[in-house]
Amino acid sequence: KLNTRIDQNDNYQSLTDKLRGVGLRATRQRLDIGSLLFSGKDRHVTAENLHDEAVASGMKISLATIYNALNQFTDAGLLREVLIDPSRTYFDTNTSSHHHFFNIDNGQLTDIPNEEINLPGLPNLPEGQIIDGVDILIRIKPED
Amino acid sequence: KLNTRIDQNDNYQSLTDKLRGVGLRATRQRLDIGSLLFSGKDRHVTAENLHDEAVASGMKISLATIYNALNQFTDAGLLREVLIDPSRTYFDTNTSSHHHFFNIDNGQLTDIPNEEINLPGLPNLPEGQIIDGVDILIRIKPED
DNA sequence: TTATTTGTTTAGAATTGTTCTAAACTGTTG
DNA sequence: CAACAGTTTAGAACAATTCTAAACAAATAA
Repeated sequence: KLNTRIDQNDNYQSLTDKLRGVGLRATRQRLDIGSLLFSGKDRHVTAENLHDEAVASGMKISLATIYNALNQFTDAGLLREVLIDPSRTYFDTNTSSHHHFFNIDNGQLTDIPNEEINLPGLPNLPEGQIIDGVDILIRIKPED
Repeated sequence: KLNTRIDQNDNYQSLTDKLRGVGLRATRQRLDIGSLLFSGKDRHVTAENLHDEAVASGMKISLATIYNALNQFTDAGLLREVLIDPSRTYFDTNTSSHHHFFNIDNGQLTDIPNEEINLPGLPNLPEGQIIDGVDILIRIKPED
């Protein structure tokens, strides 16, 4: 148990830097959440499912804090919001420009590798407006 | 007043057919809502703002009925849901394949004329999956 | 027609996802 | 290590949406 604690502190060093880098204090809760989110593979999470996962890993953290952290991380550019389902907010650890497949059959959300999609020819924008971002969501389902 | 009533009944004839055509009874409430939605120009509405508009036009209809109708119309293919804002559901009277500009500055949602966007080269789909639909949302904002 | 059936509307309660509040707590800085 | 400012939390509050079940209206049968 003591070992785990020490190892975890080690692992948290780079996270601490990451948080400080965006002007957030490296609190235990943010480090815990960060360890779930930023440990290599890209992830798509909701507040609820991240909280369940945290609790399941024995972390002591409230749902309100998860919401706070996800919003702060998003504001800081560490996460990005993805529009899929009007009833839930999804966050994506992959903040680079890319798009998604959403499997309407099982709710699975996956990245479309950037080189797999030819960005569409941009339409003429309304007068005086510029692009803030482009979201492409391809809804897929099982064949037949 | 009587004239208005008669005129309205006239106008509602094609709506009645439209509703019957998709297996829905042509109730007064559905006709009223339909008259706001399907009177020519394409529209983007939320339940709340459509209800306000109905009430402002003197229609007697509950918010629950607006929700029911919007969902039934959507299931029937008379409307289509648009993903813009995780906190609200938008419905679009233009059910043909097309995409949107969303002005993040003022919340304005507008169609991108279909011929204005070159559909992207489709990425390779996951094994055994087919496309259900493609949603492209271009977020725009005022220059500088 | 009228009577019967079945679908619809509604107010209000309930549910769900998310944000707020204010008190306790903890990083950080001097 | 004191003091401040930022953070966490439980629980209340909120907003969008759905549910419930009773009253009602459209379709259908007679």
